[in-house]
Amino acid sequence: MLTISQLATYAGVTTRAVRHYHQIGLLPEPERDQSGYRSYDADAVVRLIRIHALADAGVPLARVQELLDAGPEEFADGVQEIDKELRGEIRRVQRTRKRLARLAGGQHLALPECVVDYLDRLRDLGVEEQYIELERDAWIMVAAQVPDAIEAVIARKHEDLNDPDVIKLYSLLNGAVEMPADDARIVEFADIIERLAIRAAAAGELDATAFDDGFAALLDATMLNSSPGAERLLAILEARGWQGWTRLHQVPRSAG
Amino acid sequence: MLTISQLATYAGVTTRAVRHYHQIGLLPEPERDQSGYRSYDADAVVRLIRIHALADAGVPLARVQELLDAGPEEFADGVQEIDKELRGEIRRVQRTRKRLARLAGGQHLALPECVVDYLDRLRDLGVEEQYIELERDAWIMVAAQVPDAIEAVIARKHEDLNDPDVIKLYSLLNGAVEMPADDARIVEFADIIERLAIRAAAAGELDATAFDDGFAALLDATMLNSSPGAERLLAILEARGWQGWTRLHQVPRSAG
DNA sequence: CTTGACCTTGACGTTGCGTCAACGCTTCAT
DNA sequence: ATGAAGCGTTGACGCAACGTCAAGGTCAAG
Repeated sequence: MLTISQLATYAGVTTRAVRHYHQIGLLPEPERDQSGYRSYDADAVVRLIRIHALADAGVPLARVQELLDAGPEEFADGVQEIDKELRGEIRRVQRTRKRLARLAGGQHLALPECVVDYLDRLRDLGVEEQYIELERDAWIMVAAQVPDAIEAVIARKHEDLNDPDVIKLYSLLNGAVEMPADDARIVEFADIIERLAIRAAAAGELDATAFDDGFAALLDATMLNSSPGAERLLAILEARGWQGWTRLHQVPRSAG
Repeated sequence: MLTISQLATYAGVTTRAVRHYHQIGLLPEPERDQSGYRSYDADAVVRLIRIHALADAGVPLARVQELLDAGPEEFADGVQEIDKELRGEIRRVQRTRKRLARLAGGQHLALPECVVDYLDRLRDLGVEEQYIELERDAWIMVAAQVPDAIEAVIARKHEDLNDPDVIKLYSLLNGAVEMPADDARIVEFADIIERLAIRAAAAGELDATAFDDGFAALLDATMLNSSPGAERLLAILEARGWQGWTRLHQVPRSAG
């Protein structure tokens, strides 16, 4: 007859695990010897090894209970199901690994590849790092918000970069983050942005991305906080009949 | 400014998770508005999305803390390490899947393939199911005890089955489990076993498998409990100068 | 003014044990 | 015989990462 620690080592588990299995009724309590010690036989070893095999596979103990006490068919079914879950688990971990791989190089945490590429293109255009970090943070939020649409959105952005006005805008951007509200260049920004917006409106490209209102407001607020000059820029645009930022649009001019 | 549930939905987590991250200091507590509500900005969204990305990869929150607050190199190193762990995890799950696959068909839980094959061979020899179950349970214990040696042990067993005496022994085995202690066939068993043991001793094959003493005793006890006739069989062998079962060996005959 | 949907803190539940604590039994060397 | 290991016993708290009430305060709408 075996003591609890002998039983445990033969089955490759700890004594604490054995007592836990007793507590939850997974392994029946054995007889005690005259001094109150639990006394096990080979059957207990076999059952414990079986429990360990299933638990080791990640099967919840409650389910181990069911499986071991069930008939062969239910057992086979249950094992099938567990196998399906394990396949899903592997796929999940592999997806995670891909995300981690993209992120291992730099600080591109939580950013899809296409966004990283886009930011690299901005960098190549000579845009300063400070501004790129702002864009990056915004894209992190956008990617989290509409993960399925992010590729399309970025593709549009790449197209936008074919426009000379856009290129010019970005080329003027150096120093923009620290730009004070009275900097003369802000009017220049407003001019370019207005031209772009008018062309976009003409092409009917205004509501391509369907963010919910709150999220658009969040992006707007982020832009506002990003630079001392931002508020001024928006004010200028508003004076010219524009509203918003993430969804920049013309306000119907009311009489008065 | 965002409420906690807006923050949470933008980052794809629950409000409970956000508060938990506050508790453990992973996400700084934001300002409160006049009514005591937490009020978040876009930075919180970005940090929370990052936290979620890592936590979702299975990174412990304590480690998420370190990573996010560390420099780019430590960050990259940490991510590398996590990736290594994930690779290990995938391998582990795949091994588990194989074990489960073997086990899905029947009740071969916790048995290596070779043992299953060996038991099938016994079945083919006409050995009754009742005895095979006894063997199976014993092999479960042996496989758990010496997982690396099990293949070799089974190989030896397969060789043993080339011996006509062994074949004969197994062919006589039907009904053996229920055999009463006074059954005449038990003497026959003892005869065959003794012949086999003598030949094995002559070939110097006695201590091929190195079980520890307690484990051998466990197997002996299991055999003893398996059948009413078992005790008689061992008694006969003992009377002829043999001892043990799992490690059957001759006792040096002392004078007297 | 009520209703419902938010927010707050506090605290217990979950899973599978690890890890003391405080005590009894056995055994071995002294 | 005695004391110190080294087993065993029960009981209870700890961990990770939140889920899920509970008991209230707040806010927007009808």
